[in-house]
Amino acid sequence: MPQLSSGGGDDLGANDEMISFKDEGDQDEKIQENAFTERDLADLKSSLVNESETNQSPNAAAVRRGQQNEHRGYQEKHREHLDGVSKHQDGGMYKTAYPGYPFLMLPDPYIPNGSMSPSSNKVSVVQQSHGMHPLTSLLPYSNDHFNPSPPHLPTDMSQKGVHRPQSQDISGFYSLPQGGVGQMPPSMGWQSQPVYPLSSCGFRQPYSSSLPNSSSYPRFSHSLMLGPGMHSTGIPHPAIVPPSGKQDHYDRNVYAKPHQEPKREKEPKKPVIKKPLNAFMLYMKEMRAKVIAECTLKESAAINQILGRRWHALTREEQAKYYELARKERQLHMQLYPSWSARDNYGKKKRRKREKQQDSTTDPGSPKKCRARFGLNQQTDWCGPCRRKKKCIRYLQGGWCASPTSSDGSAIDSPPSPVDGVPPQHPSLPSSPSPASPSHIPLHPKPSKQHTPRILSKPKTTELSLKALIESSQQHDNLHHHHHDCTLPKSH
DNA sequence: CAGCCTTTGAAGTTT
DNA sequence: AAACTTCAAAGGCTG
Repeated sequence: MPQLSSGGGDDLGANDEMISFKDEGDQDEKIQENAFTERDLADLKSSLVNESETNQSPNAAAVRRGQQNEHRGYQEKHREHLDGVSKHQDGGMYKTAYPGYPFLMLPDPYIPNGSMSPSSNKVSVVQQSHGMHPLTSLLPYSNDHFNPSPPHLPTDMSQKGVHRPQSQDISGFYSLPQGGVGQMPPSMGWQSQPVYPLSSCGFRQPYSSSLPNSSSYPRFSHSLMLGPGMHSTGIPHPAIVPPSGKQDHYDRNVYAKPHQEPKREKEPKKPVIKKPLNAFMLYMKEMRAKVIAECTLKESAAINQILGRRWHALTREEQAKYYELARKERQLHMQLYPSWSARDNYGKKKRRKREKQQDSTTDPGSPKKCRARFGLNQQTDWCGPCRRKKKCIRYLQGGWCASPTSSDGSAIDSPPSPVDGVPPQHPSLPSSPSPASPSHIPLHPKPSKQHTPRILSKPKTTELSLKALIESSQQHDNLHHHHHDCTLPKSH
């Protein structure tokens, strides 16, 4: 794995991540017996990024950026084209259900022996109706779609693309069956046993079972599957979703349900190309159902908290496979939508948070603002007792820089806390040491949205219900003597 | 019914 | 360049 040994020295700021990772108490043993070092994973992380960006011929990124100028127009065109295609190709094939192909085998040229580790490392990415996985979406791709190059792609796509053997067009790279999915062997078919079984993937079943009968899927009729989820090449892709709202809404209401003739016949909506999933998102997708089953939770917010903890509890190899998957996701996404930019989707979700933050006069803001507020020297003074110049840890906790110190070491009084003089606590930094899990306390918890100042005047009902759910989940766990980690960080 | 919650990571924008 | 913001998924919940 060239990335691991690249030694590029590019940490990509993984330090914070690694710190928090390292501080996961239940990781200690794993860390010791792990062949990877933290540095290794950091290198891997950075290399995963680097490869897709630097390894591609010079210009994948540049091309993408270069296209930004004309991007809007292009995208409009592109989407119009999609719409057109959709109209043309709407043979009614896709309308019943999303033509998802849940499993994809990922031979990995970047990993010794073609995999990150034994069988368990061969991750099959599952994508069901509400979000077919981009990689899985490759399954329906016939070679025609990529050879020599998709119509929408620059002819030199392969050159600007990933630095890989040229034979490594996507179909080859992902071991697509010759002749496309139409001739896909049963073993790779819908709901069939994936070639790369996941040792602990508990969600495949639920996801699969939740899918409509395979007979309703135009599994292999890719030429007829053009629609809102279709790429202009005719390649179905989960990243393309109609802009009619959330994807999940769309999936539930359109793809997942057998009857939407009326809706479907309405105005052809311009599909939205969604961001490729990152490693954690892939992990969540895979493990969600398992957590739901184990913890008898349904609320995603609670589940995500658990998953976040479990993510940190993963070994480096385990995480690495998701980073690798995510890297491939990005590569594929980039190949499919060379002109796409994450910016395209900016502003599509409205942010009330932004409004909240704007009127929050107690927000210490950036370390720079924080220092300014305390009259500290921007260059030489530390913001807060954390002694970090980059980011005040107290700010991360959502509070003020209590007792910031100036360069001469003198303490500076902090302004009043936003809420009753009590700065919000970082969930990972309990006010009193928890004897149960002191080692879980990260020295420098990774910045997280929840750490930003929040208006806590009154517990939200959602929080209450969340807590209730979590508690009931924990009770359930205790009751059944499960050893699943369904506990959540004590928050607020 | 849009948006929130909640997580991490990638990639965007702002300072 | 660092800091900050937005969006990916998910589904229950809220206003």
